[in-house]
Amino acid sequence: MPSESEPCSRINRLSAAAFARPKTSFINALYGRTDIMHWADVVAKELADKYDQPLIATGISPTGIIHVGSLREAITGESVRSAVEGLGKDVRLIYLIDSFDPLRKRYDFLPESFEQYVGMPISRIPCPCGKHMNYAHHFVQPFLDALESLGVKCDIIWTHELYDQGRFAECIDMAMRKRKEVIRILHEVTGKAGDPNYAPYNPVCEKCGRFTSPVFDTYEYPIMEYRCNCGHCGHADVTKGDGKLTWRLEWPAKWKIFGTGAEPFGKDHAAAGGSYDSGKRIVREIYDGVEPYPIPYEFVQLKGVGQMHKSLGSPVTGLDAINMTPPEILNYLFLRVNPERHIDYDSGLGMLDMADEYDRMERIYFEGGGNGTDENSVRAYELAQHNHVPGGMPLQVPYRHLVNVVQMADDFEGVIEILSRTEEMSKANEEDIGRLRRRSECVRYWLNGFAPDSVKFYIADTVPCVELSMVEKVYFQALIPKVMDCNWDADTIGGIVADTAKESPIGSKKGYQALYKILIGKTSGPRLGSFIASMDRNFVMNRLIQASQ
RNA sequence: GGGCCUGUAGCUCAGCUAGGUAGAGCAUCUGACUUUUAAUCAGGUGGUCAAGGGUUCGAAUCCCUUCAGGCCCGCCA
Repeated sequence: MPSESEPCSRINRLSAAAFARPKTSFINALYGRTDIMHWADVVAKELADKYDQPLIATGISPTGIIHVGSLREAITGESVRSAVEGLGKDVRLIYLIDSFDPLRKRYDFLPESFEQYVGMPISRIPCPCGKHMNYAHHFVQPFLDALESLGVKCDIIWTHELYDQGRFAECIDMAMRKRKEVIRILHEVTGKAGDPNYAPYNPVCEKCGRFTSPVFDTYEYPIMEYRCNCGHCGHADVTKGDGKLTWRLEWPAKWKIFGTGAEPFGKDHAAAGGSYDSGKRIVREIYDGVEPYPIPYEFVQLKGVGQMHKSLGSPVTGLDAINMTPPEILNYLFLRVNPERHIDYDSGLGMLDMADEYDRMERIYFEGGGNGTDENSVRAYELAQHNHVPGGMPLQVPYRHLVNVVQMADDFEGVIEILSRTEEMSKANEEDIGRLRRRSECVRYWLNGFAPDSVKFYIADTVPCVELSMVEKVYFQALIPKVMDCNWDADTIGGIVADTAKESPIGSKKGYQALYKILIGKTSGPRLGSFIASMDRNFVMNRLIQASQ
């Protein structure tokens, strides 16, 4: 067994005494399987065995802009929630918004006037845009929207309200009374010199509104005196929102208050001597509670940033990721690998691979045919639906194909129209259309900012600069009279193009390439019949005439 | 300085708990498909499992060392 100081080892080797993992053979026997379970099921099993009404906690500190990793945390929590739900348990996922955290500094994206708010709780700082209740609300709202679209089913809890309601009062009191012990624990866990003036609780100055330090000796529940740097002396009531616990003390206090059974958190907290280690001792020795099953996860890195953004020097933000990744695929992206594995979020061609893989898992789920190595991924697909797997095989439009179609159409109606030419769209139900619409929006966002040029095309105004052989010109000449007065529809054009190429010396394959060359300057492109049919006949005629000279 | 995670095919990753002939998908190549072309199907190529040592009849898997990448160590996930 690893030692207690390795909370970030593989989750299935976690050493927390209360969570000794059952033998896999036992789990497999239980499920009648011989393979290895998905990690979310492993955690779910632990929780279901230990709690009647398991509670999973997760959260965010919305002091600044959201990043992709925050989504990983939420999705990790939700996947465990739905896995526990699948075991028939009454399970709850709470989402704690750390709205009472102080603003640590004036970030670059904030106007200079926000300098005055540094050190104040973000629930009491005005909204930068004026449309939200406060600073915290402003930054967390897009994220809450994302949770909604990702299908994360959680109860939103604002930390500043918990303080207002006095929910932390008991823990604050215990932390203050056992302050010396707290300092000793922090010293032992972090290995750093104990600070005798360490304050587990910081009151908010009623005059300047900033967090400050308390006067220890005069503390008598529930009143704490403080002397603020601004010169003001006052009293804080720990049963009201007059101050907050420091992070190392606040986290375990939340475990105690909610009886948290499991919680995903970034590996920063999981480091030896980090806040999970100290929290584990504080919740037991100070608050008389129990620590949750830890689900440490690795960070998400960004990769393959599109050229357009790279040249502008702007990175992929969490909102970009939400906007360019269909929600079900983003869920899947985080569930297909173990939490301790870092993920390269690929905003380039990897996006297409991921979408294709998701669709493939969907087919295996409904139609079978997968092999052993797919099993974990199929379960990830299932979990990505949060227990709402479609009743039957949904309509699938290959993602790469959609990338072409979106570029040919002006809007979503156009996408449907183009797809209808080759796909029986009438059998699509409301959910199919909804998903298709969402995917089309994502594709468009992706094309606009992140897609590599190789997948983009546009119809050149004039003949592109390409070498044209005699054979190709002969082919164009043969096409001109046929295209001049034929029916202008995809099938007819497709037939003409194919037949003419076959009859001409150029042959089928080269014929297609020649046409793509003069239309979009590449040797491949969208399915040619419908592609040409979507253009104006005179335009096509002129192009052929010019190119054949 | 201390610690964690990762390293398996060109790419993304399974496989490691319980040692037993190296696996998928994508990409690539080949061949089919007489409405054919970025939407189908079949097959093939491709790995010194980061490197070295140890334990073992047998190691991608367990142990040790090294290298590389990422990250944490009183609040960025």
